[in-house]
Amino acid sequence: MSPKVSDSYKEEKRAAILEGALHCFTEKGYQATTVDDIVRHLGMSKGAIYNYFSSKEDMYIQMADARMNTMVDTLTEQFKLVPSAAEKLRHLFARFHRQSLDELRKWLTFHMEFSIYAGRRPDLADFLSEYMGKALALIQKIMEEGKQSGEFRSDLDAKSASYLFWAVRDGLALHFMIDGEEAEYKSILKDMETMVFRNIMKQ
Amino acid sequence: MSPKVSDSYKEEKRAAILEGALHCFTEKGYQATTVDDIVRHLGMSKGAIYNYFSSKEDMYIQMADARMNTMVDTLTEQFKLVPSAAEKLRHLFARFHRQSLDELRKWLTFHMEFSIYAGRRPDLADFLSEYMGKALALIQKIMEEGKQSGEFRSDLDAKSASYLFWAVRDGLALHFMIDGEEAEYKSILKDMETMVFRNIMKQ
Amino acid sequence: MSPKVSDSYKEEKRAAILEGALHCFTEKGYQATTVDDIVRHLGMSKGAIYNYFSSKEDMYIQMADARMNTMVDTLTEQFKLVPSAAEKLRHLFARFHRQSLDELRKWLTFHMEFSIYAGRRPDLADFLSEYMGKALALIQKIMEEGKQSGEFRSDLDAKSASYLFWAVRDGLALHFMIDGEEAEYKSILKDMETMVFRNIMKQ
Amino acid sequence: MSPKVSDSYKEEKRAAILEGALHCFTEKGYQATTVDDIVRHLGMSKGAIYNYFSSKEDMYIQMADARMNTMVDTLTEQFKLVPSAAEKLRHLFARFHRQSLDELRKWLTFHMEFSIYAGRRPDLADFLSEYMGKALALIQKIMEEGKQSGEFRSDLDAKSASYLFWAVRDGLALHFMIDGEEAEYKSILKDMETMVFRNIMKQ
DNA sequence: TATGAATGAGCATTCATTCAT
DNA sequence: AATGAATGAATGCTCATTCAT
Repeated sequence: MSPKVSDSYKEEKRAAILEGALHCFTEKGYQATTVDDIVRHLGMSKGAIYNYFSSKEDMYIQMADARMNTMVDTLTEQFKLVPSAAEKLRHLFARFHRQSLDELRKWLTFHMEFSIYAGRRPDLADFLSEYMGKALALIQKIMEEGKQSGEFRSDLDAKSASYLFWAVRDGLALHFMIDGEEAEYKSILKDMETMVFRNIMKQ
Repeated sequence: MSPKVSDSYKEEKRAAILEGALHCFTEKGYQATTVDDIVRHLGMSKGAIYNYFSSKEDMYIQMADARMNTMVDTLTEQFKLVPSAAEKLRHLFARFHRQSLDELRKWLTFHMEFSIYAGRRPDLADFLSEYMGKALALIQKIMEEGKQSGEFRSDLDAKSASYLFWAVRDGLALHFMIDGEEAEYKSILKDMETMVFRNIMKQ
Repeated sequence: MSPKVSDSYKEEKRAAILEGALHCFTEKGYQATTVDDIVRHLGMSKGAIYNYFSSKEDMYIQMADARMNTMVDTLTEQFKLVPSAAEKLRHLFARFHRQSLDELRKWLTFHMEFSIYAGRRPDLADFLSEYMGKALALIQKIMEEGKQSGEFRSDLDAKSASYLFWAVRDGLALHFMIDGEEAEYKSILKDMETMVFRNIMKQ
Repeated sequence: MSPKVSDSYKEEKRAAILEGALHCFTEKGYQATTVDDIVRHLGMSKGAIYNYFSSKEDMYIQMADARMNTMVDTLTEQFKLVPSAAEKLRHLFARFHRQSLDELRKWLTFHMEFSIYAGRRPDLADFLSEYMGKALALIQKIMEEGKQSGEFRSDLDAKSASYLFWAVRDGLALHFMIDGEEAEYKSILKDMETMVFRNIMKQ
């Protein structure tokens, strides 16, 4: 298997490596994961990885980039199909509800670890800021849409509300990161939804 | 032959080491900090550290333990002096306001990194859970106090509200971890306070 | 089924590879040059090279062999056209003069590096000795010719003089290998010529 | 063996490491020598070396620096004791005669390899140039002294003659680097001395 | 108790060579 | 004959921990 391999083959391999690396990074953390761990998990040779990525860090960054963009893009796409602002937020909460605590933990652990890592490297910080800005803008737009349509309070500060929206969601995940049961998490998530809507809806 | 003096000396030294290590861990992260970094920062010999701590990890854990307990104990102490439940929460928000974004970032970075680290070690996870339980209980008690005194909604779920309280606070910090300006942070913190109170107060 | 065409094609390709490899070896040195460097420089695939050479070392040796033999053969050829011994030496010095310092540096660097390399491998050492013997014999023959014709001192030790001839030439190049200007080099080359002739001519 | 070790101990250790490394570099060449080779030869742990040198290259450079300076300094010192210019040169040739071909080969191999290496790194090239300049100046001074005292030809170009002096010496070593017998080498060295003096002495 | 040189397993990365296509 | 992805041993360097002094 080797000469003039198709682009799609390479793309699949790239994706497979990222997936394997993600598994390891999630399990042990970025720094504690050795390239050997990844290679062993993938059942592939060490050198092969370097045909696709220039370094362990490169894998990490590209992985973070892909995950973040996918998330924002998916939401953006889905929101197009939902008419009202309130519905969009409900849709988002529904999504949160469908995601298992386990999945959430993995996502958040990865995301937090990467944030800490990026926070210490000015170049990566920019890239992370950009992503967070996008996620914020996504909600902010909904908030403004809701104000205009009269669904939300007219004196709502859209930006602030967006921050609070993500804050409350990520903060909740943070508190369930170590332990806590699925049922309890889901229950509080429901209350969180109530609180958020109480905060933005008219009256 | 002067155990008391010697003991206090040891205790001071221990604290000094922890402080120096905290500085380094905050700056570069736990894994990226070498014992040499700490030693260089402290102007002390490498071997000396091992007279006070059994390993780098030991320093990390004891440091986390001390920081967390101090935080909970301080709040517990302060709350004793504040009469009403709502006042207690206001007091807490005032504290948040006084803390600079920079300090908050350092604290959160350390805390998050430790949480991730501990989350991967069952033994440490217990210890972290215990701390988070204490922090939660601290607020939960206030929530219940407020319900009893009639300050807060009678149908408030105290536990859930406590989770949301911390979630919203930590989540906000999380979103300002990488960048964002002090003024904006403080403004959103104010809105957060409004949202929280809107959620728990009668009507 | 057209062996002749195919053979010449192969020969050309072989030569092209050697030329590309020479460029890289000269630029970065043998050990520091990777097969990828060569391949990149040539715009050819890695596997292809191994159809013409069995290893990186094989390329190196064949290259050295070719260069050295070419040099000796060329000189041998040219000397046939020059009648007297002294003229032959003058001809050689003229050649040295025409060669730019830059070219000389490249040649010497390659040659020296190969000598060091070969010096550590008994099998290659033999091959290198043989070449050096040929270069020496070339001059030695001239020296003897000059003695017989009466151009040179009759008590001249032909072999010793040949050694000195090459020594002085290579040594000079060695000293200009790192830096030094073309003009100065050429001037000293002139003095070198004077010294050499002063040493071998009658009186 | 470890705490507050004396400076002289450290210096000895440093020297021992350099000596061991020199042995390996001479045997196998700089690039082909692995840190493990050095460590094995020294019977010491790998990490220890990095307490004294920051990298394999650092060892190489410091070694070259020390060797070159020692050589120049020693000669400078010795020349002070010799009255006339011609005597100084004779002294130098006597030194050459005393040095065995084997020693010379080792020295030259090391020196040439380092020159090639340094020639490709602008920063090192400066350092090498400086050394070669010193060696040149050493002889140049003698040449001028000899002209002034009337020992040498008054129309001698001191600088050029110095270049030729070293050229002829290093070139000769170069030609005996691979093979050749001690006796022959010594004989040609004698002829070289004759040639050099014939070139610089009056008449 | 303090010191800091020594240890050596461990790590990310490189690279000559192979071989399926 | 050509391709280039795959291989995996090898390499320079790091670093938590130890221990003789």
